[in-house]
Amino acid sequence: MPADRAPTRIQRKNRAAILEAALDVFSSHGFRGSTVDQIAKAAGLSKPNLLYYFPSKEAIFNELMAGLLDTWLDPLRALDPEGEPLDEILAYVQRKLQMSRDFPRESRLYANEIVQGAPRLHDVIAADLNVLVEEKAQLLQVWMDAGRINRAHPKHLLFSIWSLTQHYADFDAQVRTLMGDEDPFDAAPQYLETLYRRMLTPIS
Amino acid sequence: MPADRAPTRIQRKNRAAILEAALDVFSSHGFRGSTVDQIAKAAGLSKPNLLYYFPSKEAIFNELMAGLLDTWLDPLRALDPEGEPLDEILAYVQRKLQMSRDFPRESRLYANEIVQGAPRLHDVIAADLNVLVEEKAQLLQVWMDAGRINRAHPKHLLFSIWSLTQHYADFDAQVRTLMGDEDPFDAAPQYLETLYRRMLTPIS
DNA sequence: CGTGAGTTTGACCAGTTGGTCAAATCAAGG
DNA sequence: CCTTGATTTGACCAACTGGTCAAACTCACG
Repeated sequence: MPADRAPTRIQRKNRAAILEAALDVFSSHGFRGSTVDQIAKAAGLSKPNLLYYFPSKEAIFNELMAGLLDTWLDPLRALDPEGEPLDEILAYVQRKLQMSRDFPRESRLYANEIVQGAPRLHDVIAADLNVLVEEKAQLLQVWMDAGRINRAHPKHLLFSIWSLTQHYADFDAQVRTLMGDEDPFDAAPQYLETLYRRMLTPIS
Repeated sequence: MPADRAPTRIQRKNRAAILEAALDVFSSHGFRGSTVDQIAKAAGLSKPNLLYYFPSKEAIFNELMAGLLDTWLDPLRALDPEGEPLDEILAYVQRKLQMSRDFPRESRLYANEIVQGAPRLHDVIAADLNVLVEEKAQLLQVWMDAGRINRAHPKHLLFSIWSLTQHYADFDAQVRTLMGDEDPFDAAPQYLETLYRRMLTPIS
């Protein structure tokens, strides 16, 4: 285990390689389905060498998750109370969709955990996420009360955005099989834009 | 292994108990994360006894999946070309939502597999599901061309319905945490009805 | 109540897995 | 070049896992 000092060049490189490899392996086999050996090999290290940098399989997972969750919620944090409501929401949808395209492994890693009841995530969800969701749901409610977007259950609206955008990452295997040659991400932005525009444009 | 004759009373009872237990265990830990012992205990049997009824862990899983997929696609099959397009689609959405409420474990089992790249499902998806989706996507296209519902990418429309409805089962842990006391299924039907009505009602 | 098929189990096995450890190797500053 | 701390590794361990097997038990039926 590296000492408490500033990390050496090698430490930085190897820890990064391990986390990258772990993302790959964990996101495609889940926590239980992944082995330390798999991760080590993917990172180009031997198993004991990997365990020299991280004390345990779970430590790798936790560090990965902690780093992930922060960036995962950034798009929602960026929802601006001062902006034009419909534009803000549509932009949020596109940002989220973009993340599914650019970081599908992160999305699947998160999905894997939640589907299995979030045994290693309950605390974080109950704390950080809950606060953020309450805040943004209230913002949506204010916009609706002011007649600037159509009425809809604010939390269900947020759920639907997560669901629709992450679907393209989480169910990638299914989506690609059914779309054949067509790239799902060609039509998805247009489809979601239309959906939420029709859904939310105020009917005077 | 029971002989090839008609199953005895005990065989029927135990095989059913095993499949029920397996659904529970597989859906909350995934295939790799589940152990035969867990399933056996949940079914009230010893491990060797369980393996007397099924030749292997994978055999249990396969039988479970085969039985599941059929009923899973029934709601889509029921989409009636002769019906009123908007009503048909809205009814499909509600049927699918109902399944998420009544059979969340089945939904999660399926989700678990797809998220991990569907290693044990590729064939089925490529065959049965693909045919059904092509057929129904074409039906949607006909309805759109006739101006009976708004235009939208037919396959993305189907994906969105799956995504939004299954979300309540697959991400149950997250949804319930964020909804607090409120039952997600109270407002979900209304929310989805509104969403698809606004989205699809033809703008003359 | 006896008997043969159907059912159950304890003991066991080989392969895998997370993790340890002492010894070997390497890298950088003096 | 040599020392010292950082890095790497082969050998190893205990726990777990999927699966086997022969022996024991139970049940329905004549």
